[in-house]
Amino acid sequence: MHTLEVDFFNRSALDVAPDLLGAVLLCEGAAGAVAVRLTEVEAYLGEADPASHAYRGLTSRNWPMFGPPGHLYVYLSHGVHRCLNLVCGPDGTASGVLLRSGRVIDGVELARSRRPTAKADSGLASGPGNLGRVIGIGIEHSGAALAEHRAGLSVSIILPRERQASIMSGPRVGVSGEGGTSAYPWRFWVRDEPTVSRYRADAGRKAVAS
DNA sequence: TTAACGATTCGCT
DNA sequence: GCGAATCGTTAAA
Repeated sequence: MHTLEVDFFNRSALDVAPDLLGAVLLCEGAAGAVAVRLTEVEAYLGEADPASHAYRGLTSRNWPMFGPPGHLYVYLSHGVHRCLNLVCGPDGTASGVLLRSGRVIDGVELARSRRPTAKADSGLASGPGNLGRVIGIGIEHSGAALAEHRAGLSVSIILPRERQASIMSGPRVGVSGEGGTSAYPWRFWVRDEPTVSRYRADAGRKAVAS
């Protein structure tokens, strides 16, 4: 990992999240490489954020979030879906950005083989569980650094030159309780991108240009 | 040791 | 649009 990337992630997740849109996630493994251009992300602010996994402090699952920026935090949702976060902020704080969706721009064939039920290519990496699946990530990669080779896979990122046009923001998805569903507009996505997840439709969701 | 709950997905209506 | 599947993680007993 380069110092440029460490600096990029050593900020508030709220600043990092929109800047990540347009970045390319490059995942290289024995089976081949898959590249995904990010189109949808969510910020989680750690111990101060009721919706964050880090809200109740350090556990055996969320420990990477408390570590240095630019590392991976992978968790299992509903026991099966592997979701990838990029840790933000200085070592000791627990914020991060959940990578929710992206467009597969390289390695489409490999991605399709990992998602045989996907219909359109735009849906290959739509939704955090699906994104984790097409890049072949697993729980064993939680805690690894960007560009670190681990368990036959390395995940690196190519940062965008400039901020994407047409960034939208709105409530986070699937989070409940106080600070949950509609409390904060900490979900960011690229407008008019078909790869952005729909999750129970966008009904009633307020979108704001960002 | 046990019970409850998801930072979700997919299929069916 | 709705509801079930599904199992690791967490917190409580």
